Amino acid sequence: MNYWLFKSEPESWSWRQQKAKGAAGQEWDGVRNYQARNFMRAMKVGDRGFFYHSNKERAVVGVVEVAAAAHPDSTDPTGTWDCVDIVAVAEMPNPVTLDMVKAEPELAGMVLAKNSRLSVQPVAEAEWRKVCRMGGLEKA
DNA sequence: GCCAACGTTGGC
DNA sequence: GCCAACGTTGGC
Repeated sequence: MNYWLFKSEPESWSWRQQKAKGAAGQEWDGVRNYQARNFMRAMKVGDRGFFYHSNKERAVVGVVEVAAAAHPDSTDPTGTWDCVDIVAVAEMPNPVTLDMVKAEPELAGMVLAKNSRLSVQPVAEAEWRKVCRMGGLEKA
């Protein structure tokens, strides 16, 4: 199983909205970046991901699961872009902020800390476990 | 609100 | 194929 991070501006799509979707899942559409697209193409059903709020909040707020592998983005008429479907599976008891990530030496290698502009990113297993622990999730 | 970082576009 | 110009993202 692989781990990922999905970044969203809460103003356009928030964790609250994702949770409200429940098991119905949500197309992670609107991504227009080749690197991000390629990561989504590499995802498998059952992979886990962090749900990160960018801009004002800047924190990992929840955990999601990939519910459908990459398929054409229904909002893209050109057929260039793909997306996966995700469902909310757990909420961080304590959101892990970007500041916390940057202050933690074990997380110095996280893409989140190094490349702030990439909206879909891979997360190493050790990083995954560390962030879960910091957020108050024993396992996710 | 500003600006740095990054990706994309288009002229040559 | 290079690179300057431009647009966008997101942290500060």
